[in-house]
Amino acid sequence: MRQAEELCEDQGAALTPLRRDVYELLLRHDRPVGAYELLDELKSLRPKAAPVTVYRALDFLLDLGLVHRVNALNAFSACRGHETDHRGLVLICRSCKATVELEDRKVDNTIRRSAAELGFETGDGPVEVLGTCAGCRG
Amino acid sequence: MRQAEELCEDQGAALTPLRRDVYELLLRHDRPVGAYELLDELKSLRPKAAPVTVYRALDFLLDLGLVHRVNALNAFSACRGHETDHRGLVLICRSCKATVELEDRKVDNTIRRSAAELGFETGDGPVEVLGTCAGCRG
DNA sequence: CACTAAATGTAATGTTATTACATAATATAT
DNA sequence: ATATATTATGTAATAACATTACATTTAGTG
Repeated sequence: MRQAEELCEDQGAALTPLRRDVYELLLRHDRPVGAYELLDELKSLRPKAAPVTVYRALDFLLDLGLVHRVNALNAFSACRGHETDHRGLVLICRSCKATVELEDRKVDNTIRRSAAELGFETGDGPVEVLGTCAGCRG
Repeated sequence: MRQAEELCEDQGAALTPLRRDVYELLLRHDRPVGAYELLDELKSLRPKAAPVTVYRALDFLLDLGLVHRVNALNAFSACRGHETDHRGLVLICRSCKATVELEDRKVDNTIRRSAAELGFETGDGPVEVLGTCAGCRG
């Protein structure tokens, strides 16, 4: 949270109470959370909240890199660990939906180099890899 | 198409006219296509088609690996190139939605090894990487 | 042919995300 | 300090993506 505030300060971005609420809700989970699930939680704080309320707050947080969108799950997770760099992998368990973030220069560079050979410039944000976690394999 | 038929034969899977239609529609595009866009096209061949018609055909084709689901676009693309192995990368242009498939052992192995260190077993299907293609950067 | 399993038809509904426009709050310039 | 512009939020409706449930048809098997 502290870091988020500083980041907003630096960028001249307004971390309003609403946006802060959404971010804090997200921080309470250690897995990606769907927008409508987040909306349900937000409603207990702000009865007026509507889908667009959540999506707008998420867009703001995504732009800052405080939150990742996990395409494979249509869900969102607070970014952990690497506050300055979001270029690792995120491993997603197909079964339990848990995710692990992994910042690994080697993997990342390998991917980016291969992409570059085909003229692609890869953006920010981690690469999503679907798999099965240790727990769910047992 | 030839290859698809053989694959179905081998697996004892029934490539029915409907499934064939869907697959052929997909082959006409060189980019991922949404299910409802596909549905519109399918309707000109089969007026009775409904959303579930398309989704069922896609599920069948996905199981066989003839088609990939591109999570980042909520869309589907016919698999090109590596008919026996689907473990490369798919690069997706955020701007024009074009995709390029890239089978690269090195990248793939690097990703899988890193995942394995965290207890993750990665499944089939390519890893999606979002970026910007050469054309859209110009 | 009778039976079973697989595929498709049909309708409804669930889930995720966006658009459009109104209102309120905040920042900026005068 | 006040008017103006910009940014944020409220409110309603709808669009886009996907699944469930159940009926019917078609294809495979004894």
